[in-house]
Amino acid sequence: MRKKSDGDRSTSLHDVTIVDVADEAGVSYATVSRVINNKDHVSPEKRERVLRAMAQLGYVANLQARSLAGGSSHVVGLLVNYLSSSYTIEIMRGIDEVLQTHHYDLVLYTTHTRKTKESAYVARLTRHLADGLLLILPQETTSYLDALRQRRFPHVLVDYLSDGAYAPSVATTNFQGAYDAMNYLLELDHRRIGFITGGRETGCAQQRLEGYQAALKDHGLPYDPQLVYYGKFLQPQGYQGAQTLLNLADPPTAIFASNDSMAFGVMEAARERGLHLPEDLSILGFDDIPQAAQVHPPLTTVHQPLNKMGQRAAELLLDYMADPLAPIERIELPTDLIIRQSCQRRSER
Amino acid sequence: MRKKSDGDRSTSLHDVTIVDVADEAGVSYATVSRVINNKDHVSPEKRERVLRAMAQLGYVANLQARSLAGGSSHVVGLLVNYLSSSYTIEIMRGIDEVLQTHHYDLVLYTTHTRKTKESAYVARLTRHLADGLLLILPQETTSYLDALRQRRFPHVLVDYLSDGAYAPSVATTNFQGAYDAMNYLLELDHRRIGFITGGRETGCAQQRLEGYQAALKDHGLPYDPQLVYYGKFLQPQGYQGAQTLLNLADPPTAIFASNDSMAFGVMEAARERGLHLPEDLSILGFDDIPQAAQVHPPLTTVHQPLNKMGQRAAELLLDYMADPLAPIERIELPTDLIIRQSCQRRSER
DNA sequence: TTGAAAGCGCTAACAT
DNA sequence: ATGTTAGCGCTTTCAA
Repeated sequence: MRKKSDGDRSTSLHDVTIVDVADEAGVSYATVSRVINNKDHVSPEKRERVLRAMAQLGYVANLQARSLAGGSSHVVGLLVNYLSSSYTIEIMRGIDEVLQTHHYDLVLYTTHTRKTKESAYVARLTRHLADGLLLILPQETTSYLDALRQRRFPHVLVDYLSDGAYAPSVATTNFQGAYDAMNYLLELDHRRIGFITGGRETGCAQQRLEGYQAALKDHGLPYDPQLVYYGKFLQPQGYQGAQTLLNLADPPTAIFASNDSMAFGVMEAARERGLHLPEDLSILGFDDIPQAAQVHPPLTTVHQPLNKMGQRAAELLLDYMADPLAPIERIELPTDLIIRQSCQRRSER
Repeated sequence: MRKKSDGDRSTSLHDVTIVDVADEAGVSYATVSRVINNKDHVSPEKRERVLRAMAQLGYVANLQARSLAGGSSHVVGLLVNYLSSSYTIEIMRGIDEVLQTHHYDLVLYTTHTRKTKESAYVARLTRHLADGLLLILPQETTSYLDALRQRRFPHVLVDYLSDGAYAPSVATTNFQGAYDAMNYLLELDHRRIGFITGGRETGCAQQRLEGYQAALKDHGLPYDPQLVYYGKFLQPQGYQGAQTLLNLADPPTAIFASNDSMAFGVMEAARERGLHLPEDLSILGFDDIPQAAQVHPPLTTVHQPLNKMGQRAAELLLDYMADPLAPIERIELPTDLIIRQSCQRRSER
C-alpha cells in the first residue's frame, strides 16, 4: 500500500491530469484550466496554489485532449519535400528557432517529392493535428491552397512562386540575385556563360533563369539555349551539366549554377578535367550554404538568407495563428552577392 | 441552401467524422470504428458499405481523438540536440524512410543541447503524444531512462553509450573505427598525431578517444595529452584545435578529427597557414558525411552508416511498439575506413 | 454481428 | 471569481 511519495513523483512519468492538480490545489479543475491557459478571473491566491500543485505533481498537459476540446494543439505542421539538402535544413533551423521560443511543437512530413502526398498530408495536418502549416518549396499547391484560404487555416509557404494566386509566403529576390550575379560575371569580361538551372517546376529556378536571360539581354548578348543545362538542384547534375557544357565546341568560360550543390558538382567536373580554378573556369553558385565558404576555392555565390527565411515564415505564421484574418502577405527577402574566389576575370588568350 | 455536392467534397477539407461516415453507410459509428481499425466481427457487406462511404466523404481520422480514446497516435517522437549537422540529418533521413513506409508521423524536438529540455520533452512526448520515442545523441538519459523502461514505453537511443545501464540502442563501432584510422596513419609513418575530440559528455567521442589511445599504445607510442584538443564536434573547434596543435613546439604531422566537420575546420586552418594538403599535413575525419568526398583534397575518413543507423533504429522501435516486452537490444553497426586523398606518408625531412 | 454508452483529458460556455 | 457541465472524435467495453 504505497502512498504518493516525493520520490515517486519525481521519477514517474505517470499520467497526472488537471483533475489531480485540482485535487491537490483544492480547486475545481476548470480553475486549473484557466491557470494553464493564462486566463483572467483567477484570484492570485488560487493561481499560486495551482501553480504550486502543478510543479509538485509534475503536470504535463495532454496536447491531444487540449486540441480535441477545441483549444490549440500548439503544434505546427511542416511539409518538406526532401530532407537532405542544406537548403531545407537551414530554413528548418530558422523555423525551429522561433517556434521554440513560442513553445510550439513541430510535426514534420517529408513528401519525398511525391506530389500526391502533399495534399494528403495537408488534410491530415489541418484536421486539428496542427494549428498552422508551413510548406517549404510546395509543388502541388492548387489542390489545397484554396481550401486552406477559405477555411482561414493559418499557413505560410516558403519559396513558392505564385503563378497568379496570391498566398502568404516568404521568398527571396531570385530574379535580382541571378541578375546581379550575371552582371558580376559579365563585368569580368565573360561572354559565354553556362547556366545550370534547377527543376522546371520550382518557381525559384524559373526566376533565376529569367534573371540570367535578362542580364544577357541588357548587355546586348544573345541567349544561347545550348548554354543552359537542366538539372534538379542536385550535385550530380551540376557535374553532368558541367561535362556537357564543357564539351561544347565553343565552351563557356564561366558557369553559373542555380544552387551551390550543383556548383560543387561543377567544381568536381572541372577538377576532373584538369582545369585550374578559377583560372580556367569561373564558377558561381546560389544559396550560400555553409560549405560554400569551405570548398576550395571558396565559392562566389548569391547569398539567400535561408535561416532568416525560416524565421520570417514562422513569425508570419504566428501572426496568422493569432489573427487568421490578417491580410495575406508576401515577404521577399533580399539576396546578396558574396564574392569569394571562384570567379576571375576572363583571361585573354 | 446548398446540398453536399461532389465538387464540395473533393475540395473541402472540412471535418468529416466517423459519425458522418456512419450516417452515410447506414450503420452505427462503432461499426465504422471497427472497420477503420480492421477488427473482426463486421459483415463483409457492411464493411464494404463503410469503406465506400469513407472514400466518398474523404474521411481522415482525427489522430488526437484516436489517441485520447486509447488508441495509438501513430506518431513517433524524435529528440535531436542540434538540427544543423549533417550527422543528424543523415540519421533522420533513415528514420524518416522507414517510418514513412509504416505510416507513422514524426514529431520533432530539438533540445539545442539544453539538457533540461530533454526530460521535459520526453515527458511531453510520452504523455500520449507519441507511441514511441527516438533519441539521437541523448545527453541526460539518467533522468528518464528508468521511467521509460518501467513503463515499457517503446524507445530507442541512437549513439548512446550505456555507462552501465543497458538500453535499446543503435550505435557504431566507434572504438574500432578510430583504432583502424590510427593504424592507417601509423602505417603511414606518422608518429605525432593530433587528435581533436568531440564533447566529453557524448559516449561516441569518448570511445573514439579510447581507440586513439589504444592504437598508440599498441604501437608502443606514448600518449601525449598535449596532442589532444577538446572540441564539440563543430567546425570552428576543428579550426581552433588545428591552430593550437600546429603551434606546438613539436607539432603533429597528422591530425585526426573526431568528426568530419571538425576535419574541415582543420583544413581551413592548415590552408590559412599556407600548408599544402596532404603533403604538409595529413588529415583524417570521422562520419563520412557527403561533403567529405567533395572537399579538396577529398577527405579520408571513417565511414559511419548514418542513414542505416536511422533505419535500424526506426525498425527496432517499430518492433518495440509491436511488442513492448521484446528483449532490450543493442545494435552495433560496423564502421569502415574510407581512404581518399587527405593523408600521405610522412615526408622525410 | 451490431449497437449503445462510457469515458480519454481538456476547453469553453453557462451558472452561480 | 469560481464551479458545473457539455461536448471534441474516437476506442472499447458491455449488451443485445
